Amino acid sequence: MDERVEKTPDTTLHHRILADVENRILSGEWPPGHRIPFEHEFTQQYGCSRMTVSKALGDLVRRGLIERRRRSGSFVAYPQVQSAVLEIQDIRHEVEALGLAYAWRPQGRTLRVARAEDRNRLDLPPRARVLAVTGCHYAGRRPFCHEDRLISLRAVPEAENEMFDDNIGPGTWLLRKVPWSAAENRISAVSAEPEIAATLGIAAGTACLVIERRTWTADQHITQVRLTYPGDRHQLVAAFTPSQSS
Amino acid sequence: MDERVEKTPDTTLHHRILADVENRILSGEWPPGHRIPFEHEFTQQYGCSRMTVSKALGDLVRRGLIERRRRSGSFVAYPQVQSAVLEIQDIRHEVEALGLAYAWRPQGRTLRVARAEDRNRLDLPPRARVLAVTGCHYAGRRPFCHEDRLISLRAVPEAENEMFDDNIGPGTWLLRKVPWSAAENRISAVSAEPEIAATLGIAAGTACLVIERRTWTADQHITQVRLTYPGDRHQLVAAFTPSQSS
DNA sequence: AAGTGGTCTAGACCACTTT
DNA sequence: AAGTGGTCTAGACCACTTC
Repeated sequence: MDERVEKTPDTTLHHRILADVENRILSGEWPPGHRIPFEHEFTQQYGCSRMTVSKALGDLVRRGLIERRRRSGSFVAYPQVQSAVLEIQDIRHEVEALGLAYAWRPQGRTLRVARAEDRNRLDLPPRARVLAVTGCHYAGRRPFCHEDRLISLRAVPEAENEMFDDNIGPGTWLLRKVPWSAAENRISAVSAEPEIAATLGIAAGTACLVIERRTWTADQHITQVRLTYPGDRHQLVAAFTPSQSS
Repeated sequence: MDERVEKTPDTTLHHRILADVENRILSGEWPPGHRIPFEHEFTQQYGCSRMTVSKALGDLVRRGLIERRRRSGSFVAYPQVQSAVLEIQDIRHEVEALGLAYAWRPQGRTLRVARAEDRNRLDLPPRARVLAVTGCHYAGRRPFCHEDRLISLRAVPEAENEMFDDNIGPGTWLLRKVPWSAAENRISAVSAEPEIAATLGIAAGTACLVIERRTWTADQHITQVRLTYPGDRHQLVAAFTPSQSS
Protein backbone atom coordinates (compact mmCIF):
# COMPACT_ATOMS: atom_id res chain seq x y z
CA MET A 1 0.00 0.00 0.00
CA ASP A 2 2.95 2.28 0.56
CA GLU A 3 5.26 3.47 -2.18
CA ARG A 4 3.83 4.56 -5.49
CA VAL A 5 3.42 1.18 -7.11
CA GLU A 6 1.62 2.87 -9.96
CA LYS A 7 4.97 3.85 -11.42
CA THR A 8 5.44 0.95 -13.80
CA PRO A 9 2.37 0.33 -15.95
CA ASP A 10 4.40 -2.22 -17.94
CA THR A 11 1.27 -2.75 -19.96
CA THR A 12 -1.50 -0.66 -21.41
CA LEU A 13 -4.65 0.11 -19.52
CA HIS A 14 -7.03 -1.41 -22.05
CA HIS A 15 -4.95 -4.57 -22.00
CA ARG A 16 -5.22 -4.79 -18.23
CA ILE A 17 -8.98 -4.42 -18.41
CA LEU A 18 -9.13 -7.10 -21.08
CA ALA A 19 -6.98 -9.49 -19.06
CA ASP A 20 -9.01 -8.92 -15.90
CA VAL A 21 -12.29 -9.70 -17.62
CA GLU A 22 -10.79 -12.66 -19.44
CA ASN A 23 -9.55 -14.16 -16.19
CA ARG A 24 -12.94 -13.81 -14.57
CA ILE A 25 -14.51 -15.60 -17.52
CA LEU A 26 -11.95 -18.39 -17.82
CA SER A 27 -11.96 -19.01 -14.07
CA GLY A 28 -15.70 -19.48 -14.11
CA GLU A 29 -16.42 -16.52 -11.86
CA TRP A 30 -18.47 -15.04 -14.70
CA PRO A 31 -20.25 -17.97 -16.40
CA PRO A 32 -21.85 -17.88 -19.87
CA GLY A 33 -24.85 -15.61 -19.95
CA HIS A 34 -23.58 -13.50 -17.07
CA ARG A 35 -23.98 -9.78 -17.56
CA ILE A 36 -20.65 -8.10 -17.04
CA PRO A 37 -20.43 -4.49 -15.79
CA PHE A 38 -21.52 -1.63 -18.03
CA GLU A 39 -18.93 0.53 -19.70
CA HIS A 40 -19.54 3.41 -17.31
CA GLU A 41 -18.96 1.09 -14.36
CA PHE A 42 -15.59 0.07 -15.76
CA THR A 43 -14.68 3.73 -16.28
CA GLN A 44 -15.33 4.35 -12.57
CA GLN A 45 -13.47 1.24 -11.45
CA TYR A 46 -10.39 1.92 -13.54
CA GLY A 47 -10.65 5.71 -13.50
CA CYS A 48 -10.44 5.95 -17.27
CA SER A 49 -12.49 7.16 -20.20
CA ARG A 50 -15.15 5.22 -22.04
CA MET A 51 -13.04 4.72 -25.17
CA THR A 52 -10.43 2.78 -23.25
CA VAL A 53 -13.05 0.42 -21.86
CA SER A 54 -14.66 0.20 -25.26
CA LYS A 55 -11.41 -0.91 -26.86
CA ALA A 56 -10.89 -3.67 -24.30
CA LEU A 57 -14.46 -4.97 -24.62
CA GLY A 58 -14.30 -4.73 -28.39
CA ASP A 59 -11.24 -6.99 -28.37
CA LEU A 60 -13.14 -9.48 -26.20
CA VAL A 61 -15.96 -9.53 -28.76
CA ARG A 62 -13.42 -10.26 -31.47
CA ARG A 63 -12.13 -13.19 -29.43
CA GLY A 64 -15.63 -14.50 -29.02
CA LEU A 65 -15.58 -14.26 -25.22
CA ILE A 66 -18.43 -11.78 -24.87
CA GLU A 67 -21.41 -10.47 -26.79
CA ARG A 68 -22.70 -6.93 -26.57
CA ARG A 69 -26.27 -5.75 -27.01
CA ARG A 70 -27.44 -2.18 -27.02
CA ARG A 71 -29.63 -1.15 -24.18
CA SER A 72 -29.04 -4.55 -22.52
CA GLY A 73 -25.36 -4.65 -21.76
CA SER A 74 -22.46 -7.05 -22.35
CA PHE A 75 -22.73 -10.77 -21.65
CA VAL A 76 -20.35 -13.70 -21.41
CA ALA A 77 -20.78 -15.70 -24.62
CA TYR A 78 -21.78 -19.33 -24.78
CA PRO A 79 -18.80 -21.17 -26.27
CA GLN A 80 -20.50 -23.01 -29.10
CA VAL A 81 -18.30 -22.14 -31.98
CA GLN A 82 -14.60 -22.22 -31.39
CA SER A 83 -12.90 -20.11 -33.98
CA ALA A 84 -9.35 -21.32 -34.05
CA VAL A 85 -6.48 -19.59 -35.74
CA LEU A 86 -4.58 -21.73 -38.16
CA GLU A 87 -1.24 -20.52 -39.41
CA ILE A 88 -0.51 -21.65 -42.91
CA GLN A 89 3.05 -21.13 -44.00
CA ASP A 90 4.62 -21.10 -47.38
CA ILE A 91 6.04 -24.63 -47.73
CA ARG A 92 9.54 -23.35 -48.28
CA HIS A 93 9.44 -21.55 -44.94
CA GLU A 94 7.77 -24.51 -43.30
CA VAL A 95 10.63 -26.79 -44.30
CA GLU A 96 13.40 -24.35 -43.52
CA ALA A 97 11.89 -23.68 -40.11
CA LEU A 98 12.49 -27.39 -39.39
CA GLY A 99 16.17 -26.84 -40.09
CA LEU A 100 16.07 -28.91 -43.26
CA ALA A 101 17.17 -28.17 -46.79
CA TYR A 102 14.28 -27.29 -49.06
CA ALA A 103 13.97 -28.53 -52.59
CA TRP A 104 11.30 -28.51 -55.26
CA ARG A 105 11.22 -31.12 -58.00
CA PRO A 106 8.75 -30.60 -60.85
CA GLN A 107 6.97 -33.54 -62.43
CA GLY A 108 4.47 -32.29 -64.95
CA ARG A 109 3.55 -29.06 -66.66
CA THR A 110 0.61 -28.74 -69.03
CA LEU A 111 -0.80 -25.73 -70.82
CA ARG A 112 -4.41 -26.13 -71.88
CA VAL A 113 -7.82 -24.62 -72.36
CA ALA A 114 -9.74 -25.12 -69.14
CA ARG A 115 -11.73 -28.34 -69.04
CA ALA A 116 -14.97 -28.61 -67.10
CA GLU A 117 -12.96 -30.16 -64.28
CA ASP A 118 -10.53 -27.24 -64.27
CA ARG A 119 -13.31 -24.68 -64.26
CA ASN A 120 -14.78 -26.45 -61.30
CA ARG A 121 -11.53 -26.08 -59.40
CA LEU A 122 -10.99 -22.45 -60.30
CA ASP A 123 -14.32 -20.91 -61.34
CA LEU A 124 -13.20 -19.64 -64.75
CA PRO A 125 -15.04 -18.40 -67.84
CA PRO A 126 -15.32 -20.83 -70.76
CA ARG A 127 -12.23 -21.17 -72.96
CA ALA A 128 -9.97 -19.60 -70.37
CA ARG A 129 -6.43 -20.93 -70.54
CA VAL A 130 -4.78 -22.53 -67.55
CA LEU A 131 -1.44 -23.97 -66.53
CA ALA A 132 -1.42 -27.27 -64.63
CA VAL A 133 1.69 -28.02 -62.59
CA THR A 134 2.56 -31.04 -60.47
CA GLY A 135 5.64 -31.76 -58.43
CA CYS A 136 7.03 -32.56 -55.03
CA HIS A 137 8.49 -30.57 -52.16
CA TYR A 138 11.41 -32.12 -50.31
CA ALA A 139 12.66 -31.67 -46.77
CA GLY A 140 16.25 -32.83 -46.84
CA ARG A 141 16.12 -36.01 -48.91
CA ARG A 142 12.64 -37.04 -47.90
CA PRO A 143 9.55 -36.11 -49.86
CA PHE A 144 7.60 -33.61 -47.81
CA CYS A 145 4.48 -32.85 -49.79
CA HIS A 146 2.99 -33.45 -53.21
CA GLU A 147 1.59 -30.48 -55.08
CA ASP A 148 -1.03 -30.43 -57.82
CA ARG A 149 -1.71 -26.89 -58.95
CA LEU A 150 -3.83 -25.03 -61.46
CA ILE A 151 -2.96 -21.44 -62.41
CA SER A 152 -5.24 -19.06 -64.27
CA LEU A 153 -3.25 -17.53 -67.14
CA ARG A 154 -5.74 -14.72 -67.31
CA ALA A 155 -4.74 -13.68 -63.80
CA VAL A 156 -1.03 -14.45 -64.13
CA PRO A 157 0.04 -14.36 -67.81
CA GLU A 158 3.74 -14.43 -66.89
CA ALA A 159 3.32 -18.00 -65.67
CA GLU A 160 3.12 -19.19 -69.27
CA ASN A 161 6.88 -18.74 -69.70
CA GLU A 162 7.83 -20.01 -66.28
CA MET A 163 9.21 -23.52 -66.03
CA PHE A 164 9.31 -23.90 -62.23
CA ASP A 165 12.47 -25.96 -62.40
CA ASP A 166 15.22 -24.35 -60.34
CA ASN A 167 13.99 -25.17 -56.85
CA ILE A 168 11.40 -22.42 -56.95
CA GLY A 169 8.03 -24.03 -56.56
CA PRO A 170 4.97 -22.44 -58.11
CA GLY A 171 3.69 -21.47 -54.66
CA THR A 172 6.81 -19.50 -53.82
CA TRP A 173 6.90 -18.05 -57.32
CA LEU A 174 3.30 -16.91 -57.15
CA LEU A 175 3.86 -15.42 -53.71
CA ARG A 176 6.42 -13.11 -55.25
CA LYS A 177 4.57 -12.40 -58.44
CA VAL A 178 1.05 -11.84 -57.20
CA PRO A 179 0.91 -8.98 -54.73
CA TRP A 180 -1.76 -9.97 -52.25
CA SER A 181 -4.59 -12.39 -52.09
CA ALA A 182 -7.34 -13.94 -50.07
CA ALA A 183 -7.74 -17.68 -49.78
CA GLU A 184 -9.99 -20.49 -48.65
CA ASN A 185 -8.61 -23.76 -47.35
CA ARG A 186 -10.35 -27.11 -47.23
CA ILE A 187 -8.75 -29.80 -45.12
CA SER A 188 -9.54 -33.48 -45.51
CA ALA A 189 -8.02 -36.95 -45.34
CA VAL A 190 -7.63 -39.31 -48.30
CA SER A 191 -5.95 -42.56 -49.13
CA ALA A 192 -2.96 -41.90 -51.32
CA GLU A 193 -3.43 -42.77 -54.97
CA PRO A 194 -0.69 -44.91 -56.52
CA GLU A 195 1.12 -42.12 -58.42
CA ILE A 196 1.16 -39.75 -55.49
CA ALA A 197 2.16 -42.54 -53.12
CA ALA A 198 5.09 -43.38 -55.36
CA THR A 199 6.20 -39.76 -55.38
CA LEU A 200 5.97 -39.50 -51.62
CA GLY A 201 7.67 -42.84 -51.06
CA ILE A 202 4.79 -44.35 -49.13
CA ALA A 203 2.54 -47.33 -49.68
CA ALA A 204 -0.49 -46.75 -51.88
CA GLY A 205 -3.54 -46.26 -49.73
CA THR A 206 -1.65 -44.64 -46.86
CA ALA A 207 -3.69 -41.95 -45.10
CA CYS A 208 -2.71 -38.47 -46.22
CA LEU A 209 -3.66 -35.01 -45.10
CA VAL A 210 -4.93 -32.94 -48.02
CA ILE A 211 -5.16 -29.17 -48.08
CA GLU A 212 -7.03 -27.67 -50.99
CA ARG A 213 -6.59 -23.94 -51.33
CA ARG A 214 -8.21 -21.46 -53.67
CA THR A 215 -6.60 -18.05 -53.93
CA TRP A 216 -7.94 -14.85 -55.42
CA THR A 217 -7.32 -11.14 -55.49
CA ALA A 218 -9.89 -8.38 -55.43
CA ASP A 219 -11.62 -9.43 -58.62
CA GLN A 220 -10.43 -12.77 -59.99
CA HIS A 221 -9.31 -16.27 -59.14
CA ILE A 222 -5.60 -16.88 -59.35
CA THR A 223 -4.81 -20.46 -58.48
CA GLN A 224 -6.07 -23.62 -56.88
CA VAL A 225 -3.71 -26.09 -55.28
CA ARG A 226 -4.06 -29.54 -53.80
CA LEU A 227 -1.30 -30.32 -51.30
CA THR A 228 -0.93 -33.92 -50.14
CA TYR A 229 1.06 -34.60 -46.96
CA PRO A 230 1.92 -38.05 -45.63
CA GLY A 231 -0.53 -38.18 -42.74
CA ASP A 232 1.75 -39.59 -40.11
CA ARG A 233 4.46 -37.02 -40.73
CA HIS A 234 2.42 -33.86 -40.71
CA GLN A 235 0.21 -32.07 -38.25
CA LEU A 236 -1.66 -28.83 -38.45
CA VAL A 237 -1.81 -26.96 -35.18
CA ALA A 238 -4.56 -24.48 -34.49
CA ALA A 239 -4.52 -22.60 -31.22
CA PHE A 240 -7.73 -21.20 -29.92
CA THR A 241 -7.74 -18.01 -27.86
CA PRO A 242 -4.11 -17.11 -28.26
CA SER A 243 -2.61 -14.81 -25.67
CA GLN A 244 -2.14 -11.88 -27.98
CA SER A 245 -4.43 -9.37 -29.61
CA SER A 246 -4.76 -5.68 -30.45
CA MET B 1 -21.66 17.13 -57.15
CA ASP B 2 -25.13 18.55 -56.63
CA GLU B 3 -27.50 17.32 -53.95
CA ARG B 4 -26.18 16.32 -50.60
CA VAL B 5 -25.10 12.80 -51.41
CA GLU B 6 -23.47 12.62 -48.01
CA LYS B 7 -26.86 11.88 -46.47
CA THR B 8 -26.65 8.10 -46.34
CA PRO B 9 -23.40 6.86 -44.85
CA ASP B 10 -24.84 3.30 -44.86
CA THR B 11 -21.58 2.24 -43.27
CA THR B 12 -19.15 3.56 -40.71
CA LEU B 13 -16.31 5.82 -41.65
CA HIS B 14 -13.55 3.61 -40.30
CA HIS B 15 -14.99 0.72 -42.25
CA ARG B 16 -14.92 2.72 -45.45
CA ILE B 17 -11.29 3.61 -44.88
CA LEU B 18 -10.47 -0.02 -44.19
CA ALA B 19 -12.26 -1.19 -47.33
CA ASP B 20 -10.56 1.43 -49.49
CA VAL B 21 -7.10 0.44 -48.32
CA GLU B 22 -7.91 -3.26 -48.59
CA ASN B 23 -9.03 -2.84 -52.18
CA ARG B 24 -5.86 -1.02 -53.11
CA ILE B 25 -3.81 -3.83 -51.60
CA LEU B 26 -5.79 -6.72 -53.08
CA SER B 27 -5.89 -5.09 -56.50
CA GLY B 28 -2.11 -4.80 -56.51
CA GLU B 29 -2.11 -1.01 -56.66
CA TRP B 30 -0.21 -1.04 -53.36
CA PRO B 31 2.19 -4.01 -53.52
CA PRO B 32 3.94 -5.62 -50.54
CA GLY B 33 6.47 -3.26 -49.01
CA HIS B 34 4.66 -0.18 -50.26
CA ARG B 35 4.40 2.61 -47.72
CA ILE B 36 0.78 3.62 -47.40
CA PRO B 37 -0.19 7.19 -46.40
CA PHE B 38 0.47 8.43 -42.88
CA GLU B 39 -2.37 8.72 -40.43
CA HIS B 40 -2.45 12.50 -40.74
CA GLU B 41 -2.77 12.20 -44.51
CA PHE B 42 -5.80 9.96 -44.13
CA THR B 43 -7.35 12.43 -41.68
CA GLN B 44 -7.06 15.12 -44.34
CA GLN B 45 -8.36 12.93 -47.13
CA TYR B 46 -11.39 11.73 -45.21
CA GLY B 47 -11.84 14.83 -43.09
CA CYS B 48 -11.87 12.87 -39.87
CA SER B 49 -9.91 12.56 -36.66
CA ARG B 50 -6.84 10.47 -36.08
CA MET B 51 -8.62 7.91 -33.90
CA THR B 52 -10.93 6.95 -36.74
CA VAL B 53 -8.01 6.33 -39.07
CA SER B 54 -6.18 4.53 -36.29
CA LYS B 55 -9.07 2.12 -35.80
CA ALA B 56 -9.20 1.25 -39.49
CA LEU B 57 -5.45 0.69 -39.76
CA GLY B 58 -5.43 -1.27 -36.53
CA ASP B 59 -7.99 -3.65 -38.01
CA LEU B 60 -5.80 -4.06 -41.08
CA VAL B 61 -2.88 -5.02 -38.84
CA ARG B 62 -5.07 -7.62 -37.17
CA ARG B 63 -5.91 -9.04 -40.58
CA GLY B 64 -2.25 -9.23 -41.46
CA LEU B 65 -2.57 -6.90 -44.44
CA ILE B 66 -0.25 -4.18 -43.17
CA GLU B 67 2.55 -3.65 -40.68
CA ARG B 68 3.11 -0.44 -38.77
CA ARG B 69 6.42 0.93 -37.56
CA ARG B 70 6.92 4.03 -35.46
CA ARG B 71 8.70 6.86 -37.09
CA SER B 72 8.65 4.96 -40.40
CA GLY B 73 5.00 4.60 -41.30
CA SER B 74 2.66 1.82 -42.33
CA PHE B 75 3.57 -0.72 -45.00
CA VAL B 76 1.78 -3.40 -46.98
CA ALA B 77 2.77 -6.74 -45.46
CA TYR B 78 4.46 -9.57 -47.31
CA PRO B 79 2.01 -12.45 -47.31
CA GLN B 80 4.20 -15.23 -45.98
CA VAL B 81 2.11 -16.59 -43.20
CA GLN B 82 -1.55 -16.98 -43.87
CA SER B 83 -3.38 -17.10 -40.60
CA ALA B 84 -6.66 -18.75 -41.40
CA VAL B 85 -9.67 -18.80 -39.19
CA LEU B 86 -11.04 -22.23 -38.53
CA GLU B 87 -14.48 -22.54 -37.04
CA ILE B 88 -14.84 -25.58 -34.88
CA GLN B 89 -18.38 -26.39 -33.89
CA ASP B 90 -19.76 -28.54 -31.19
CA ILE B 91 -20.51 -31.81 -32.97
CA ARG B 92 -24.16 -31.73 -32.01
CA HIS B 93 -24.55 -28.36 -33.74
CA GLU B 94 -22.46 -29.53 -36.65
CA VAL B 95 -24.82 -32.42 -37.28
CA GLU B 96 -28.02 -30.48 -36.71
CA ALA B 97 -26.81 -27.77 -39.06
CA LEU B 98 -26.79 -30.45 -41.76
CA GLY B 99 -30.48 -31.02 -41.10
CA LEU B 100 -29.84 -34.48 -39.67
CA ALA B 101 -30.89 -36.07 -36.41
CA TYR B 102 -28.10 -36.15 -33.88
CA ALA B 103 -27.40 -39.11 -31.66
CA TRP B 104 -24.64 -40.14 -29.30
CA ARG B 105 -23.97 -43.77 -28.49
CA PRO B 106 -21.50 -44.55 -25.70
CA GLN B 107 -19.15 -47.51 -25.97
CA GLY B 108 -16.78 -47.49 -23.03
CA ARG B 109 -16.39 -45.68 -19.73
CA THR B 110 -13.45 -46.26 -17.43
CA LEU B 111 -12.50 -44.61 -14.16
CA ARG B 112 -8.82 -44.90 -13.27
CA VAL B 113 -5.73 -43.38 -11.82
CA ALA B 114 -3.91 -41.64 -14.65
CA ARG B 115 -1.39 -43.84 -16.42
CA ALA B 116 1.74 -42.42 -17.97
CA GLU B 117 -0.08 -42.41 -21.28
CA ASP B 118 -2.98 -40.46 -19.79
CA ARG B 119 -0.70 -37.92 -18.17
CA ASN B 120 0.93 -37.41 -21.52
CA ARG B 121 -2.42 -36.60 -23.08
CA LEU B 122 -3.57 -34.28 -20.33
CA ASP B 123 -0.52 -33.05 -18.39
CA LEU B 124 -1.68 -34.13 -14.94
CA PRO B 125 0.07 -34.59 -11.59
CA PRO B 126 0.92 -38.17 -10.54
CA ARG B 127 -1.95 -40.19 -9.11
CA ALA B 128 -4.58 -37.85 -10.52
CA ARG B 129 -7.83 -39.63 -11.34
CA VAL B 130 -9.30 -39.49 -14.81
CA LEU B 131 -12.39 -40.65 -16.67
CA ALA B 132 -11.92 -42.23 -20.10
CA VAL B 133 -14.94 -42.22 -22.39
CA THR B 134 -15.36 -43.61 -25.89
CA GLY B 135 -18.35 -43.58 -28.18
CA CYS B 136 -19.72 -42.52 -31.51
CA HIS B 137 -21.67 -39.54 -32.83
CA TYR B 138 -24.36 -40.26 -35.41
CA ALA B 139 -25.85 -38.09 -38.13
CA GLY B 140 -29.17 -39.68 -38.93
CA ARG B 141 -28.38 -43.41 -39.01
CA ARG B 142 -24.84 -43.07 -40.22
CA PRO B 143 -21.84 -42.90 -37.91
CA PHE B 144 -20.46 -39.38 -38.07
CA CYS B 145 -17.45 -39.35 -35.83
CA HIS B 146 -15.69 -41.52 -33.27
CA GLU B 147 -14.76 -39.94 -29.96
CA ASP B 148 -12.06 -41.01 -27.51
CA ARG B 149 -11.98 -38.66 -24.53
CA LEU B 150 -10.09 -38.23 -21.28
CA ILE B 151 -11.53 -36.02 -18.54
CA SER B 152 -9.63 -34.76 -15.52
CA LEU B 153 -11.71 -35.50 -12.44
CA ARG B 154 -9.74 -32.90 -10.53
CA ALA B 155 -11.09 -30.25 -12.90
CA VAL B 156 -14.59 -31.71 -13.29
CA PRO B 157 -15.47 -33.88 -10.28
CA GLU B 158 -19.14 -34.05 -11.30
CA ALA B 159 -18.16 -36.16 -14.29
CA GLU B 160 -17.60 -39.15 -11.98
CA ASN B 161 -21.34 -39.68 -11.61
CA GLU B 162 -22.20 -38.91 -15.20
CA MET B 163 -22.95 -41.85 -17.47
CA PHE B 164 -23.18 -40.03 -20.81
CA ASP B 165 -25.91 -42.32 -22.02
CA ASP B 166 -29.00 -40.34 -22.99
CA ASN B 167 -27.78 -38.81 -26.22
CA ILE B 168 -25.74 -36.19 -24.44
CA GLY B 169 -22.16 -36.71 -25.49
CA PRO B 170 -19.35 -35.77 -23.13
CA GLY B 171 -18.44 -32.81 -25.34
CA THR B 172 -21.90 -31.29 -25.13
CA TRP B 173 -22.07 -32.10 -21.42
CA LEU B 174 -18.74 -30.47 -20.70
CA LEU B 175 -19.71 -27.43 -22.72
CA ARG B 176 -22.59 -26.87 -20.32
CA LYS B 177 -20.73 -27.80 -17.17
CA VAL B 178 -17.42 -26.05 -17.66
CA PRO B 179 -17.92 -22.33 -18.11
CA TRP B 180 -15.26 -21.27 -20.58
CA SER B 181 -12.03 -22.61 -21.86
CA ALA B 182 -9.13 -22.23 -24.21
CA ALA B 183 -8.10 -25.02 -26.53
CA GLU B 184 -5.45 -26.27 -28.92
CA ASN B 185 -6.28 -28.39 -31.92
CA ARG B 186 -3.99 -30.73 -33.80
CA ILE B 187 -5.18 -31.98 -37.15
CA SER B 188 -3.74 -35.01 -38.89
CA ALA B 189 -4.64 -37.97 -41.08
CA VAL B 190 -4.45 -41.61 -40.00
CA SER B 191 -5.51 -45.00 -41.28
CA ALA B 192 -8.47 -46.23 -39.26
CA GLU B 193 -7.66 -48.92 -36.72
CA PRO B 194 -9.91 -51.98 -36.83
CA GLU B 195 -12.09 -51.15 -33.81
CA ILE B 196 -12.67 -47.57 -34.87
CA ALA B 197 -13.29 -48.63 -38.46
CA ALA B 198 -15.91 -51.11 -37.26
CA THR B 199 -17.63 -48.40 -35.25
CA LEU B 200 -17.64 -46.00 -38.17
CA GLY B 201 -18.75 -48.65 -40.62
CA ILE B 202 -15.75 -48.27 -42.91
CA ALA B 203 -13.00 -50.60 -44.03
CA ALA B 204 -10.01 -50.87 -41.72
CA GLY B 205 -7.20 -48.71 -43.02
CA THR B 206 -9.48 -46.11 -44.57
CA ALA B 207 -8.04 -42.61 -44.35
CA CYS B 208 -9.56 -40.62 -41.52
CA LEU B 209 -9.29 -37.02 -40.42
CA VAL B 210 -8.25 -36.81 -36.77
CA ILE B 211 -8.68 -33.76 -34.57
CA GLU B 212 -6.96 -33.89 -31.21
CA ARG B 213 -8.05 -31.14 -28.86
CA ARG B 214 -6.79 -30.21 -25.44
CA THR B 215 -8.96 -27.87 -23.40
CA TRP B 216 -8.14 -25.90 -20.27
CA THR B 217 -9.42 -23.04 -18.16
CA ALA B 218 -7.39 -20.33 -16.51
CA ASP B 219 -5.37 -22.67 -14.34
CA GLN B 220 -5.86 -26.35 -15.17
CA HIS B 221 -6.37 -28.88 -17.92
CA ILE B 222 -9.90 -30.17 -18.33
CA THR B 223 -10.07 -32.68 -21.12
CA GLN B 224 -8.36 -34.12 -24.14
CA VAL B 225 -10.31 -35.60 -27.00
CA ARG B 226 -9.44 -37.47 -30.15
CA LEU B 227 -12.12 -37.18 -32.82
CA THR B 228 -11.91 -39.47 -35.83
CA TYR B 229 -13.91 -38.56 -38.94
CA PRO B 230 -14.22 -40.72 -42.05
CA GLY B 231 -11.92 -38.77 -44.34
CA ASP B 232 -14.07 -38.79 -47.43
CA ARG B 233 -17.15 -37.56 -45.62
CA HIS B 234 -15.72 -34.65 -43.73
CA GLN B 235 -13.97 -31.42 -44.58
CA LEU B 236 -12.69 -28.61 -42.47
CA VAL B 237 -13.07 -25.23 -44.07
CA ALA B 238 -10.84 -22.35 -43.10
CA ALA B 239 -11.40 -18.99 -44.74
CA PHE B 240 -8.54 -16.58 -44.84
CA THR B 241 -9.19 -12.84 -44.76
CA PRO B 242 -12.90 -13.00 -44.19
CA SER B 243 -14.91 -9.95 -45.11
CA GLN B 244 -15.86 -9.05 -41.59
CA SER B 245 -14.04 -7.58 -38.62
CA SER B 246 -14.37 -5.15 -35.76
C1' DA C 1 15.97 16.26 -33.01
C1' DA C 2 11.97 15.21 -35.28
C1' DG C 3 8.19 12.62 -36.75
C1' DT C 4 5.80 8.43 -36.53
C1' DG C 5 2.37 5.49 -34.38
C1' DG C 6 0.29 4.02 -29.48
C1' DT C 7 -2.48 5.39 -26.03
C1' DC C 8 -5.76 8.07 -23.68
C1' DT C 9 -9.21 11.85 -22.51
C1' DA C 10 -13.61 14.21 -21.86
C1' DG C 11 -16.67 15.20 -24.07
C1' DA C 12 -20.59 14.53 -28.07
C1' DC C 13 -24.38 12.65 -30.96
C1' DC C 14 -26.75 8.74 -32.63
C1' DA C 15 -28.98 3.97 -33.22
C1' DC C 16 -31.03 0.56 -31.24
C1' DT C 17 -33.75 -1.88 -28.00
C1' DT C 18 -36.20 -2.73 -24.05
C1' DT C 19 -39.49 -0.90 -20.78
C1' DA D 1 -38.72 7.34 -22.39
C1' DA D 2 -34.52 5.91 -21.00
C1' DG D 3 -30.24 3.77 -21.10
C1' DT D 4 -27.13 0.93 -23.51
C1' DG D 5 -23.37 0.45 -26.79
C1' DG D 6 -21.35 2.45 -31.56
C1' DT D 7 -19.07 6.00 -33.46
C1' DC D 8 -16.51 10.10 -33.68
C1' DT D 9 -13.89 14.42 -32.32
C1' DA D 10 -10.06 17.52 -31.26
C1' DG D 11 -7.12 17.60 -28.72
C1' DA D 12 -2.92 15.54 -25.59
C1' DC D 13 1.31 13.09 -24.03
C1' DC D 14 4.48 9.49 -24.74
C1' DA D 15 7.60 5.73 -26.74
C1' DC D 16 10.11 4.46 -30.17
C1' DT D 17 12.95 4.85 -34.11
C1' DT D 18 15.27 6.76 -37.58
C1' DC D 19 17.70 10.87 -38.88
